[in-house]
Amino acid sequence: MGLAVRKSSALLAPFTAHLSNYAALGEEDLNGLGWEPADLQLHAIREPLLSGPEEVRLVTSGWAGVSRVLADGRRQILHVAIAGDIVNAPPIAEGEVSALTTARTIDAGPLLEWLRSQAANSGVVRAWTLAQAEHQRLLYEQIARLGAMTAYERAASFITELLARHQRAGLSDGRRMPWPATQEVIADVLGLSMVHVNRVLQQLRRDGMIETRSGMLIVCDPERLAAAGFAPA
Amino acid sequence: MGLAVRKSSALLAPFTAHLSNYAALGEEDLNGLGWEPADLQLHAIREPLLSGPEEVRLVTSGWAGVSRVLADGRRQILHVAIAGDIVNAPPIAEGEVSALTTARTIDAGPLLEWLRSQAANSGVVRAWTLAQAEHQRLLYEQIARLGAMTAYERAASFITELLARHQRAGLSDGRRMPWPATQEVIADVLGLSMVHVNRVLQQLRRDGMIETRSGMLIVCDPERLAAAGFAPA
DNA sequence: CGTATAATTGAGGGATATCAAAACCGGTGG
DNA sequence: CCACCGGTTTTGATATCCCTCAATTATACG
Repeated sequence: MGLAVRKSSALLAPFTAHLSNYAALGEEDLNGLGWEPADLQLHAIREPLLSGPEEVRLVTSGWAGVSRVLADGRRQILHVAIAGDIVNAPPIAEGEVSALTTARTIDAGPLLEWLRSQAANSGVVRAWTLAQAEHQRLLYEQIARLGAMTAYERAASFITELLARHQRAGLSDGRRMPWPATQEVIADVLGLSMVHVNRVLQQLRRDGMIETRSGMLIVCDPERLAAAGFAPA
Repeated sequence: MGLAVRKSSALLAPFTAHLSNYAALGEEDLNGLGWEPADLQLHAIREPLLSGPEEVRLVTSGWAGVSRVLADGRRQILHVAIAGDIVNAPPIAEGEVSALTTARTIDAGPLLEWLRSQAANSGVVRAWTLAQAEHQRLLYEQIARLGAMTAYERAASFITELLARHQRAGLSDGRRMPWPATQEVIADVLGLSMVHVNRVLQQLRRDGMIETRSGMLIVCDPERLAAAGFAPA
């Protein structure tokens, strides 16, 4: 059992780390989460993540995305899910959930089941509720980005947000984070063309804001990047 | 009591009509809603709608808006609330809830209180849950509009959405609806300049899609407008 | 009527898209 | 070890959608 538990913890670590930002998780909470991850899957890029409308999955590595594809092929990525995030079928017609990079997921059904069985005032449940509110905040933020910001500001804002999220999930020290996506994905997130994303990222590099190396992105000056992306203090 | 009840019903009608789209409301549900509207307020345009973070209000006429205002004054309206919608403080920094037109609201605290006291499997509660999901769908849709559509498509999409929402609230026959907003408001919703909104609306009129007269908007050909805005069938 | 607000029009510029090609890069087989 | 290969990044040139600025007309309201 020792090995199994250790493996399970590793897969769940981003999820529990994320939740622990919103409320203190009690001893019993953490024990409850020592559940055996089921149905570990490896998804190729662009592969649909969910096979049924009821399925829920927890991302353990890579990026998953909720997107809307218009009739003529234009794709808008509505939300990016990173390790520790749970994805489900969005309530939107013509919406789809797919792997934005090669990604790993596990079945989150039992996890949600267990969450629903917990007392409403327990630490995990309060944390989960706040995490939901945070998810809604991300959607609002995405609207503000696309509607009111320039390309440069959108990129700065998005990178700042992802950095904070990775840090909350215990996957960043506040300066470095995994960066598995192609510029085409970033383009579909930010509502820009691939070519323009390339130019904007170059500009951010020239401005000494970021560096990218071997699947990682380094934010040289988090403060300045946040300011460029209108991140509230 | 007769008068009071009649008055209350009128104010609550859009709300109950909206909910009844998602689940059949039982006899007891409707009785429960026969509650006396409190604290009816008239808001001038641009006036903040909420005085505290805990306040929740039900819009009974006009438009309310959740917006994010950037440091340099740019405003993005994240969500438009019409009659029958409940608004609360968004979980977003630098977010604000204000009247987009002159608007009337009542205190929705007692209403939500009452909702929470109802059985989880009752009609109203199921309807309310689905209404929440629908709200999230609207946010997704707004992201797709701003990120992937042209100005013309954004306008078509937004008008189509508002028409459907007014119809669900019992405030439209499927072709006509209240249209209280200035073009500046539309601009801040669609992420466009006021001037360009004007030109796009003119184009929609020239194309025989819409007409605007005395505070009402008439959609001449709902099908064609929906298609222009990529509304799923 | 006169005044303020909103809608409309025109001219010109800028941000971003599109198109096309070239350089790069990690893997794979000869 | 090298040549190739598909996918990704980068670059250049041109087009276009939409913005900004500024002025004019329409509309509502006292």
